[in-house]
Amino acid sequence: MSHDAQSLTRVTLADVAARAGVSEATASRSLRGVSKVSQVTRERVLDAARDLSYVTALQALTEQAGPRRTVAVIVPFITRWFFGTVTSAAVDYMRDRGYDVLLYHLGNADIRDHFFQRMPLARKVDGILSLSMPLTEEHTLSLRSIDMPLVSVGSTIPGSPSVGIDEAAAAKSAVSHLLHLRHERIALIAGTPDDFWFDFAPSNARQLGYEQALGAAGIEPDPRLVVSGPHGIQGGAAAMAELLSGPVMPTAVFAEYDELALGALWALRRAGLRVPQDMSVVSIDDHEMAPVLDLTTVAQNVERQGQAAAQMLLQLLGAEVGTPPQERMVLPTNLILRGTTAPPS
Amino acid sequence: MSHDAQSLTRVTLADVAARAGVSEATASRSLRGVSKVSQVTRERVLDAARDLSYVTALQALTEQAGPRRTVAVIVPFITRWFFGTVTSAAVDYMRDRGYDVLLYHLGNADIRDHFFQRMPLARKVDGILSLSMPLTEEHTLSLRSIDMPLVSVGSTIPGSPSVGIDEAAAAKSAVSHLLHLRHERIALIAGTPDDFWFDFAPSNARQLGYEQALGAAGIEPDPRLVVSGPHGIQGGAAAMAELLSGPVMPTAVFAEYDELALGALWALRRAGLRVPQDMSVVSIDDHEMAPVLDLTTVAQNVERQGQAAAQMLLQLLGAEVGTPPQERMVLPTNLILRGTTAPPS
DNA sequence: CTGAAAGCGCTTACAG
DNA sequence: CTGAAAGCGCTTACAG
Repeated sequence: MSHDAQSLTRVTLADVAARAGVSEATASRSLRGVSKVSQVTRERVLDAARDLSYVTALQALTEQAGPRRTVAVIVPFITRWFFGTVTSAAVDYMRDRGYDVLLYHLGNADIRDHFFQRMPLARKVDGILSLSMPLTEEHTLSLRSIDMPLVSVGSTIPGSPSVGIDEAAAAKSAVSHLLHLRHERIALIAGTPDDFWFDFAPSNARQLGYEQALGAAGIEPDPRLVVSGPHGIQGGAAAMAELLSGPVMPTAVFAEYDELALGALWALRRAGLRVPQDMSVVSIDDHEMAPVLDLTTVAQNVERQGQAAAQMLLQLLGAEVGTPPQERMVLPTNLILRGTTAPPS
Repeated sequence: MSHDAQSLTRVTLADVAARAGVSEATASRSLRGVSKVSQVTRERVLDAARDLSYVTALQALTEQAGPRRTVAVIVPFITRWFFGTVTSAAVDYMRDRGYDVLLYHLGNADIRDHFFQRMPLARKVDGILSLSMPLTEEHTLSLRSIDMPLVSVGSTIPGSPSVGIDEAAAAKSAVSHLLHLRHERIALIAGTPDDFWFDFAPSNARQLGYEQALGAAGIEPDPRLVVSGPHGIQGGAAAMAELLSGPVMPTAVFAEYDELALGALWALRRAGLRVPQDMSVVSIDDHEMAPVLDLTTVAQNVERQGQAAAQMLLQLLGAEVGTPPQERMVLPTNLILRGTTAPPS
């Protein structure tokens, strides 16, 4: 097709002028809108330019020039402890090495869909840091299609390096602790998969770890002991309340992450139950409030994850020496024994 | 001076070539570094270009073009509740209106000094949102000198609109509540002015409100009842511990903000004191954890402050209809009575 | 309002 | 390795 030959070379002002049937001078004036051009002529030129998808040489060069030392950080929230901490660490790492950060705060599924459909990152950034984003298949494809250096925390994106913990192992170590204390009716409090967290990989892995730990101890997971609530402290409280009014009373609870556990502790106190005498509680994170409420938890180093991801991205960009891992960098976790767990009474 | 006449017109490639004593072609090749030029010639050209501070036409136009719908958000932390919440709200507001956000996370005095000395915002953003930044005189001057639309939350920058609460009044309402309950020995827990919070205006205003409320009730502020700890939950705990081992035992405590109060509650529990029977606690914020720990507090709407500031900035940029206030927009606060306050026993 | 022509600030074969 | 010259993709007085 003749259009193809044309599209190989750049579309120039002369092309637009020819198509509109005017001189280059008039075309230039119409496009720039500076001096007087008749309304009809201008529109003919504008139409021609649109048809040929004309961009000025300057625009082309500007776009080609691209960003100078800027990366995109995409993150679903910054107000939850894990997300704020990992974002803060990654952003500081970038800043200290002279990189600017464009923050994309993509809190729900609609916003994410819209973002990944448009992918407005093309010429704005040198690379992308995805911080614990719940990504659908389509989102991942869209991310990979722009073919830009990419590193993620939490979720894994095929072909890109990532950092995280072994989610299933962390969950297992929390539940094993309860099993060692001789608990048998161990409940799971999860965050409800919703608009925000649809199919969030770490969540699934932690639930799997819970089931595996029980299975290894010869305990059949009881679906009546698995509840979920909206994410956050209030959600943890709601889930705990559901357990307390349920058909089977557990002696211990494993919450998917600390904020759910904090909510559970709240609900237990309101119900007049003592922790750990009447109920043990354990989770994952080591949130800032965990020592305050004396919560036993599996600690992860979130700052370290943010820094490692930022470093890996700078390595991909050639701004820092070293080669990032091909696949996943797994950081250790460790169980911190505090006052919310004890043998069942 | 002859240099002046020269600096009025743009410096062109021909100027650089002339100064280096080579042809335009050679000058072009040296600057672009594409084809072969002798080492000495290239350096002569590079020197000439530097002397004349030559920028290519493209660079000039690119810089002139400036940012497209991008604002800078500067904030000291995002991991503390107030800051994360206000940042999140402002960033979402901007995103929903098609604006990108460059996040500058400036956590300590050195980093801030460095940032404001360089002020790397010139051609990158259309406007600046300063979210509860502790700013020195120099920082403020630097911000104003680049003459860019600017809105702040918390602190006030002369000549720019700002949003916030009446800090002194909020503190007064918290302390008055304790006075109404007939407390007389009311302690103040403040955050220590440090590297991070040197001369932080809201902090000063809250302490003033505390003194004014006591004064209005005819109570002389007792310096032995005023303590401070590092910012955050741990700091609040340390300050409470200091009070408990001090020369005068208070019957109630006003903490400058909720995270300090949460720490104080922690310290009280560890000391075996009951709240509110042995000690009342009140503060300002209505942090997510406040209902969980049943903390009486003066609530402020932080999301609203972030949104209002973002809206005002877009109005200054002409991207949204309406005229921002000349000076400060003051949002209301309200005392939320919960379980940490009661009459002294 | 419009075009022919000169000009601008580069870049790039071509020739040496 | 370098320069003279042609060329590129515009923009802008000038003339009508």
